[in-house]
Amino acid sequence: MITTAQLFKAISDQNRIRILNMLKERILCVCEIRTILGLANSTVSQHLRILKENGFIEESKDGKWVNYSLNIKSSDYRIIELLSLIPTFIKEEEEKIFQTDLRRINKIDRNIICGIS
Amino acid sequence: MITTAQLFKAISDQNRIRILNMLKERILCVCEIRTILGLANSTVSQHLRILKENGFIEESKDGKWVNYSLNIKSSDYRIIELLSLIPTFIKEEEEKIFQTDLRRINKIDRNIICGIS
DNA sequence: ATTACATTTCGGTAAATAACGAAATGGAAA
DNA sequence: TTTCCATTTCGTTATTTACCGAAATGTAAT
Repeated sequence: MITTAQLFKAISDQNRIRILNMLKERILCVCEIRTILGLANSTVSQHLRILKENGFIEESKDGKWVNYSLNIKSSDYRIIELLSLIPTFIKEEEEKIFQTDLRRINKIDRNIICGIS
Repeated sequence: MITTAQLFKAISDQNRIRILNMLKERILCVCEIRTILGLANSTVSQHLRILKENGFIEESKDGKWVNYSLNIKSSDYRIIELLSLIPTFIKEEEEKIFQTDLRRINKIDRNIICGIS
């Protein structure tokens, strides 16, 4: 059983919160997230592993792509609660970065972006 | 403004979750918490500083004692939400440690305990 | 089969965290 | 004012974290 403290630790990083915020908009692959966050592929992969291991997201492979999505069907009440809470918490923040992320997400195409930048 | 990630970081430690759980029962001083957690005074003081700086708890001095309590009057919606959520999350956990903490809290007297163990 | 490419794993590094004991602080009592 | 004592601050250490680039993995297309 994942402890409550551990659950909070999994979402105690700004980049992981941004990832969850973006995944609320739509399913994303590693390279799309990498493009928005400006991090190395390997770093994004690590963040996704942490979110997955703690039950916040799911992965589904589609050929060479790995698609990540929010685990909105989780049987863990705490996950459901936190996933629904985070968007309202973000709104409470003054930061514009989360809205910028969403705008950028809807403008990128993984087929163009990946492997280039 | 404290970011959402930062807020989660403040409660991403098992000992700080235990402190919040105990403070739900009643106001406590450093030495009482130290006794239950089995940590050094200075370590407990640090944990309390983090919880205070992030808005989860308040302190009020009473002579040589410093009393800590939950900041249930916070104007930050996120604090209110998290403080009410944590007890339900803990219940979801299998861990008995939180209930044991509460039982022990109600058996200790700061006047007897402090300075001895 | 070979190449191409998205992703993960590995090895390493710099910074952050949690812990301690010792020294400093500040209020209460002697 | 001197002493006592709860707490905080300081200095240090071991561990964890976030990050990167390079190498390994696995799938698709040539």
